[in-house]
Amino acid sequence: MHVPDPLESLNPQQREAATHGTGDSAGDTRPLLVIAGAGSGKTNTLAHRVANLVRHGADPQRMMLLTFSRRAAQEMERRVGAVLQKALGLAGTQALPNLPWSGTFHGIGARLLREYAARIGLEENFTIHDRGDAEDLMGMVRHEIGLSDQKKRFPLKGTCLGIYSRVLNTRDPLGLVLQSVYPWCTQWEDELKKLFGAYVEAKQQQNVLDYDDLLGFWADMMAETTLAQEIGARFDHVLVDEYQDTNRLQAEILLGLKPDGRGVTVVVDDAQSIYSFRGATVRNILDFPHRFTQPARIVTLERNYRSTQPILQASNAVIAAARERHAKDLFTDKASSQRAQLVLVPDEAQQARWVADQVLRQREAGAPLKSQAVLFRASHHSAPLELELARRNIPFVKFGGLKFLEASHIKDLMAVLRFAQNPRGRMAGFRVAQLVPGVGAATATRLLDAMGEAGDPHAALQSFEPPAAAQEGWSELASLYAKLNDAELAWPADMELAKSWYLPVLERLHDDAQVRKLDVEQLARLAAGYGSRERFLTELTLDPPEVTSDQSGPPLRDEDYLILSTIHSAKGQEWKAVHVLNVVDGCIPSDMATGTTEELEEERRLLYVAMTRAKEQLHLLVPQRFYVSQQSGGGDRHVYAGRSRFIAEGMAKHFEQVVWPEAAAAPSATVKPASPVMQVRDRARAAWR
DNA sequence: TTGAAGGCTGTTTTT
DNA sequence: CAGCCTTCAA
Repeated sequence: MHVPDPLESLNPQQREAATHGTGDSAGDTRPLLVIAGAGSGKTNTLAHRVANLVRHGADPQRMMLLTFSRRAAQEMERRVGAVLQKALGLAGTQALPNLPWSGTFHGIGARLLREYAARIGLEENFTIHDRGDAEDLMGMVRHEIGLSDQKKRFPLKGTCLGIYSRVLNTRDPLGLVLQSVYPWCTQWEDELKKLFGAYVEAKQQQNVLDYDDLLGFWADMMAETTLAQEIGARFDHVLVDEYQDTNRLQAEILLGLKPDGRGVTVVVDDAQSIYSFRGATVRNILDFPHRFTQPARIVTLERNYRSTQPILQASNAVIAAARERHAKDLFTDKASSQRAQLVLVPDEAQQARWVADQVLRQREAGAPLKSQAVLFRASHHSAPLELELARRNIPFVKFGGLKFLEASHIKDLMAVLRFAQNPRGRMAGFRVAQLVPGVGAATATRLLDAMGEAGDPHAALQSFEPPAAAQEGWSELASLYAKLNDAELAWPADMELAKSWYLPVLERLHDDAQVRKLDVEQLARLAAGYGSRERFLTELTLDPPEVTSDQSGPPLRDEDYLILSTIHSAKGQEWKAVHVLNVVDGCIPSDMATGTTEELEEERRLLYVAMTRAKEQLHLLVPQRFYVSQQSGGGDRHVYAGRSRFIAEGMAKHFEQVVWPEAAAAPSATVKPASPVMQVRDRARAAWR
């Protein structure tokens, strides 16, 4: 059978990257650095590289594909699958060779740590704290060592965790981190050191790992030569997408896996580096060419396949003002007469109306809702738009922002299962115990202490004596755990047990139990898709369902819906039409991030990422007034916002200026605005809604 | 000791 | 405006 050569669809540079080390360049074992601009087909090139390696005999079981974010990992897996299918000439029904070692650094780290647990002094049944659990534990330790009642206010638990995490991920000393990122906390250095020591102690006693441990312990493991060699030898190829988002720890892991750089491929776009707040560092890119025992081969992809010429020019203009970057001149031959639009609207409410109008208009013109997206800097920026969309019955799905797993009822149910998995995990136990009526913090602590001291924590739970008032509820909980600990129990029966115990609790605790119940059912359905309780807990913590389900529930698969996304979550995606909300100083750049030049530069790249998501139409919205929240009685105090500083005066030629509504175009003291001051009819209608 | 009620603070992006 | 802490009644 003739199999079409999939490489034919690639341009010369892409083909160079895809075939490095095979065919003509067989024997070239240098690591490969692909510098790729936005929309230059980098994930596609990576996918072709994987397919090409497989065609040349590489074993997919011995390939590691890593990315920073979950969404990028999924996208990569999907694309690799599609290319492989074509490349290997498989029919649609034939199973693809799967890539078991493809995922995020954190996900793969968790797997390796569990596998090697016994050899590095971990217990194999460890559970993983998500951000919320980690913060709560930090808060608890903070309280226990008496830092919560200082005369001067001590940093909040979230801030403490942020500092701790940054120290770990950057490997910078605490003092330096405080000085450069948390200057208002420098006076607490000694206390923080003590706190972090106690926090680490608590994690170990409880047999839990947090996100940072997944990277940190993995990096430690790779620093141990014997283990590093053993693990490195299991993989012939290690490919990393979005390398610009990796931090120091991740670079160490990569170096430990493949010290000579043989089989290493990384793909980067420094102009899209937007995670330095998490410790991502450009040093990784700068150092890469000479980090390994042999220098890297560098391939640059500059041809853009995504956007039209005018959109690309506008984006290039924005990033050209950046302080320092690998100069890349992106070019395209997709001509268009339509420039990017800069849309001036009076305020956020009008912005929402304009976007909704525009979205519907483009749908009429043949662009399905799914091919359009609305992007914004911070999750809450979309609130007025969400209202407007709901009002007009326009279905949408929102990415980023509040997660399914952060809802308290979901946390409760997860805690029930996590406590069964790891009875020494106090955060889970503390939460579960207090769900029993009559049990509060004091009783819960007494329980956990008893379990901690006992040789058999489970027996201690069964024999625990609760206060008289809690007796009845307690025996139900105890019998639940007796069942959950039955070795015969086969997942997902655990979930059914937990759910039937929890539903009455939900009724008692929440007025809106009906809505929350839907989420609980949803979680229970999800459970069936995982092989075991451990896998379910691990993977859900590392890979939470990203979409926030509205009360109406997630839209059906075949239904059309608009995409709402934070810019961070939009990375790697593309849409025909893109609307960027609040392109205003204070939003982009966020007023939280104007402190240092580095922060400001990152905000600029963020806007660049947003703009380069657009294929054909790009609209940047600039609301001029922001109403000050927290005023009573519908006051109208407001502030005027200026267009984002990243769209400088000289860039005007790249944009078509639109002022809406038109009547407001020439605000003048003598001319009364033609737009109505209020809509009495809206009010009249609203009164009955 | 629990659990409800009232006051104060801080407010981004992701694993 | 939500989440956290303190206060207070039962």
